[in-house]
Amino acid sequence: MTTKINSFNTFQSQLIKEQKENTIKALLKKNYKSAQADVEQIIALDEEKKRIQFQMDNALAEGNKIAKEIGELMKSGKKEEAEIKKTQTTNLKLQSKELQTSFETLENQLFEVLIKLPNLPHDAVPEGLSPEENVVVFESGIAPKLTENALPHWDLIKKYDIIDFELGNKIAGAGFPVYKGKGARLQRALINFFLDEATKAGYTEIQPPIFINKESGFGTGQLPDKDGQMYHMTADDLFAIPTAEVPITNIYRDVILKREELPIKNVGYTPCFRREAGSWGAHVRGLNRLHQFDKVEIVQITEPKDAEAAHQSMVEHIKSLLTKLELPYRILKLCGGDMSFTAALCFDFEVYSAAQKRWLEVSSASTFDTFQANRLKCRYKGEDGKNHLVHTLNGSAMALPRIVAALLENNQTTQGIKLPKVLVEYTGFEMIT
RNA sequence: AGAGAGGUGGCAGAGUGGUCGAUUGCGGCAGUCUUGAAAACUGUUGACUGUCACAGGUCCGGGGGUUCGAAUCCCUCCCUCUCUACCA
Repeated sequence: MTTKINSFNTFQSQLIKEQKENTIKALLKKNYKSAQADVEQIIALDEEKKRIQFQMDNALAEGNKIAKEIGELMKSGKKEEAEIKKTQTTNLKLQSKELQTSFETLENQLFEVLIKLPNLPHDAVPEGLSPEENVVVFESGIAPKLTENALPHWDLIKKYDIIDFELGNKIAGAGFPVYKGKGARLQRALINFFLDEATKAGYTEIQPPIFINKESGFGTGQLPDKDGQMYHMTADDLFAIPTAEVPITNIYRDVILKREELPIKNVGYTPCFRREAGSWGAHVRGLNRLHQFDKVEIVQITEPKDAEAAHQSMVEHIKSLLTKLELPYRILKLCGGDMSFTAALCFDFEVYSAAQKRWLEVSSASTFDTFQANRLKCRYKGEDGKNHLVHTLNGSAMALPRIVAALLENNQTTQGIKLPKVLVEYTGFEMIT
């Protein structure tokens, strides 16, 4: 881990040093309060680290030189001279050991500060601290007019007996629903539909592990930031994934890609697990928030110059899915304060769930610039023959539960729930009755 | 889970205390030859750090130790393979 921390430190501090004022401004935009102080500290620590490193390297170089000389003396049989040389090293060893200790201390201190910094938002990211300040950039579809006795999805699932929360509660706990009959079939249909659409769009299907180790959690930025949000299996020190982004992106941890391999486009279906500690209340009834849910995730890895276009193509892909599902939706550009720790620019997709009369987030498509790549140490060999960090991106395409909620609520009729055409070939039925 | 073997550069595979960051082969890149390709031949080819650039430093699964000096010896953790046991 030493060299890993080291290069992480170097890259980050260099960037911060070169763009000091911009960095502070960007951090503040993301509501990172101690931006000024932290940036100052990083620069100071980095300089001190370099100073110590210079001394340490010199001491080590001297030691290497003497060791080499001793070797030569031994070879030529000059034992006594060699013995004398040996005594010269005692002090040097102490010295370099001390320097190494302070070097490592500095390195760790620097790491501790750097690791707390969120990704820097793009210029295009709106200022703002709360969800109210997100900007609606696109709207599509019209909310259906429901009859007065229209039911929210948590009643519909009982009426048609397709999702059972009590049963899940018995087996696991709250937030672990059991899907039954046509409910289960609908899940499978949606997963297959989403996977097929992504495949058609050029994504390669991946089935990753759904448990990850610490290194992977660090690589995509869930650790140490979101420690408490993941289920942790202490016996084996593994975490249940909160999203397929983690294992699928970590495929490329410690990898140097060839330019021809880019862009990489992967898609994977996995269940996702989130503890959602302390975030329960009336607004998260039914399928609105769960501990376990299904999601199909798309991930791209690109050269920096292609990232923006890739981001746009992901947005278009997600739009097409919602259109095919005939759901009214809108796209929000998240403001600095509402973006995740790791994102540089993020669009949220929300569908309108007509009985709840609420917008529900069903997808978010983010670009991370080099933030994840730096942690992952994922690089590519550029035209200049040098290694550069890649850009990573991902988006949900899509998360199922809220899609299901909206489908159920918006499409309820007196005869039952009528599914959108595109799903019929996957479900084998048109109506949930 | 028990027993054994092993983890070295993109891959294969040497090296068991001293100019080893590492022989060699394959692959990759550049060139010669060729109408072109193949073959053959020649050269080149790890990462991180550091510097204006050199120099220098670190890395042979991770961590620690012995030594003037470790890929090589010791301790420890992790992982892989084979056999046995168990089992979707």
